[in-house]
Amino acid sequence: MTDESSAAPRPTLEAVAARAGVSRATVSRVVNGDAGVRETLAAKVRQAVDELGYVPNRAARSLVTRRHDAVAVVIAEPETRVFADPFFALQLRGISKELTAHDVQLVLLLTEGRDDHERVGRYLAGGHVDGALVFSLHLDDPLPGIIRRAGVPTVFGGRPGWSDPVSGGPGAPYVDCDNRGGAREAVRHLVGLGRGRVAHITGPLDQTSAVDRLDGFRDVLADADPRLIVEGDFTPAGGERAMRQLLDACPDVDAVFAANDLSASGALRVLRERGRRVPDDVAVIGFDDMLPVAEQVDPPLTTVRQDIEEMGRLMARILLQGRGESPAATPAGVVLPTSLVRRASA
Amino acid sequence: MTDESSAAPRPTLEAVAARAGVSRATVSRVVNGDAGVRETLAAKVRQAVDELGYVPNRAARSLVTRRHDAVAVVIAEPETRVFADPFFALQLRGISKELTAHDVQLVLLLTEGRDDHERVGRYLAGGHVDGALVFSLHLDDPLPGIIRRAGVPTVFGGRPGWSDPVSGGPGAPYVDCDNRGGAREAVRHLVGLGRGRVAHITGPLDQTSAVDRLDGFRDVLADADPRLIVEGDFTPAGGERAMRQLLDACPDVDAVFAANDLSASGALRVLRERGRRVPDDVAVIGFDDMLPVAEQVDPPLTTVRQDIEEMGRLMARILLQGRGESPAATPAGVVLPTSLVRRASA
DNA sequence: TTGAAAGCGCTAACAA
DNA sequence: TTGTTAGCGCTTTCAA
Repeated sequence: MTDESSAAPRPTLEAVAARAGVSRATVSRVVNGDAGVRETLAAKVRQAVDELGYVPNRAARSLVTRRHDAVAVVIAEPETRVFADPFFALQLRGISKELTAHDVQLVLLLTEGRDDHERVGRYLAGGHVDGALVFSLHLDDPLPGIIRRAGVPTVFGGRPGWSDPVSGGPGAPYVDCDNRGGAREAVRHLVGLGRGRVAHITGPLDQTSAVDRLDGFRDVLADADPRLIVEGDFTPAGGERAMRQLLDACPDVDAVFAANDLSASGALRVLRERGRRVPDDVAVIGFDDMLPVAEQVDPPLTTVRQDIEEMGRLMARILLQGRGESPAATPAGVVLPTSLVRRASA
Repeated sequence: MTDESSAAPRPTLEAVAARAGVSRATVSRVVNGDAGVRETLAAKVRQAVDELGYVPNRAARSLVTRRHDAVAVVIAEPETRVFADPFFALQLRGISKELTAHDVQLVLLLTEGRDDHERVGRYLAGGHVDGALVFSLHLDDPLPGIIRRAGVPTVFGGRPGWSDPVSGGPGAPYVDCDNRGGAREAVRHLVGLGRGRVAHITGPLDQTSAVDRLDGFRDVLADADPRLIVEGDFTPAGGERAMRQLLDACPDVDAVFAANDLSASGALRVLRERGRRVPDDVAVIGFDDMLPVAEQVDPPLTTVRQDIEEMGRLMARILLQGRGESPAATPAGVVLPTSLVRRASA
C-alpha cells in the first residue's frame, strides 16, 4: 500500500456545505435522507455533493452514531470441507447480495483451530461490527458460546446443535432448510418406487444437518436394518467407502439415500465399479441439488433441493431487521422448505 | 440486530488512563507499542487495560490516522465458476491468514454484473479501505480500470490481461503461478512418455491463465495439429465436450493435457465411456492439483501443482508491504513456481 | 426549516 | 519520559 499523502484529500461535509452555501447540519440531513429540508436547498446540496464527489467518512460517522454498517461473517471450518463444497460460497453470495442492498459491509472472518476462536470472540466483543452471521457446523463447537458472550446480535447458518442454554440457547435465531422433511420425502419416494432395502449414507453425525437427515430417514423407516445405515462425511470419498461397506454387508440393497450430492457421487462411482445399474438395480437420491455435481454425474442425480443462496439472504435479512423497531420480534429459527428434484437416478 | 443501548458502554482510553493514573497519551503509546514509556508505567497501563477489557475504538483511531487496517477483496465472477471451483476459497484462506496476522480486516466484495462494478469503484474510491486485492479473470473486464481510477493500492490475483496502459498498465502488481512453465513441463512429460498425438483442452481463452497454459503447450508442440487443440471452459462438462470432439476428430489421440483438473475429470469420464484405457491408450494430465478432484478421479490424476493458498498469502503480503517505507519497491508481478505431481493417469 | 456548537474516542504535535 | 491540547469528520441536540 503506497503512500497516500499525494492523493487529493477527500472533500468533507464542510466543503460541501461551503459550496452549497448552507450549514454542515443541513448537508448531513440531505445526505442521510432526513426529511425536513426545503427541496430547493436539498437540490443545491445534492449538486454540490455530485460536483465534489463527496463520500461520507464512515469512521467519523460511526464514531458518533456508534453504528458501523458492517456485519461479520464467521466461517469456522477446521476441515478442508469448506473448500471442496460450493455450499459456503453460495450462501456467501446470498448474504453479500442482501448486505449490499442495505449498504452494509461484509467483514469475513475465517477460522481454523481453537486459537482463532478466541480471536474472533475478541473481535466481535470489540464492537467493530453491528452483528454476526455464523456458520456453526459441529455439535461441540465452542464458537457459539464465545460469540454469545461477546454480546453481538447473531444469526446462525444451520440449526445450532449445542445444548448449553447459556450459549445462545434454544432461542438463538438461525436459518436452515427442512433437512428432516426433505429426507423424509426422499425416502418415501424410494419406498414408493417399490424398493424394500433402502440404505442411508449419513453425513458426519456431529453436524445437525446430518443428524436431521438421518432422523428424517428414520421417520419413514423406523425399523430399518442397522447395517443399512452407514456413516459418511459429506465427501465423495466418504460416499465411496460407505457404499462399499453397504454392498459388502447387504448385497441386496436396492436403494440409497445419501446425505448429500457429493457422497451420492461417490456411491454412484462404486455402484458402477461393482456393476450395479442405477436406477435399475439400485436407486440413488442425494441432497442439496448442487448443480455441478447433480447434473454432471452419471446418471444425473435425483436429489433434494435446498435454496442455499436464499438461506444466506435470509440470514442477513433477519440480522438487519433487528436494527429496526422490533427488538424482540426476532424469530428463533426459520426453516426453508425443500423439494425433490427428479432426474434419472431414482 | 437488537438494540444495543442496554449494553454496557465500552471503556475508553480515558477510563484506562484514569484507572492507571496516567494521561491518555501514555495509554495510547502503550496500546500502540510505541517505545519510550517506562516499564513500570507500561505495566500499570496494561493491567488497567486487562481489568477493564479495553479494546480500542477503530473508528476513532482511523478518523485521525486516516488508516483503516482494512483491505477489500474483490471477486468479480459473473459466472458460476466461483462456486464450482475451490480455487477462490483456497486463495481467500491464504489472504485471510496473512491479513489476520497483521490485524487487518478483510472486507469481501462480491460482484456480478456491470452495475456492481460501479458500486465497487465508488466503494474503493470512498477511501474506506487501505487497499484492494482483486481477482480479475477476464481479458475484457472493466473492473481493473475502474479500480485503477479509484486510486487505491491494488494487487491482482492472476496476471491481468488488459492492454490499456492507463488502467493499471503493465506495472500493476500481481501474483500468479507459472502457468506457461507448468504447461510446458506437463507437455514435455507427455512427449517423454513417447506420445506422438498430444492434445490440449484449453480453458476459456478470455482468461490469461488459459492463454498462458496454451502458450506453454505451443512452446513444446509448436506445430501441433490444430484439431488437437480444443477450447474448454475449466468445467467438467466442458472437458467432456472437448474430449468427445477430440476423439471424433482425431481417434488416434494418445495423450491429453487439460488446462485444469476439472476439465481433466470430464475428459476421463468420456475416455472411459469410449472404452479408452488411461493411461495405456490415452495419457492425461491436469492442472491445479485440486486434491478432492485429482485424488478422487479414476485413475488418480497426474497434474501440475500450484500453491493457491500461498498465492493468496503473497497477494496480501505485497499489499501490506506498501504500508512500510518502500513506496516504489513494489514488484510488478510475482510468479510462483509449479511442479508436476505424478499419479496414475500419465 | 435551518444553523451553531458540542462532542464521539483517538493520535500526534508540542511543551514541560 | 510524560502530559496537554488540538483536532480528525461527522451527527445531533438545542436555539433561532
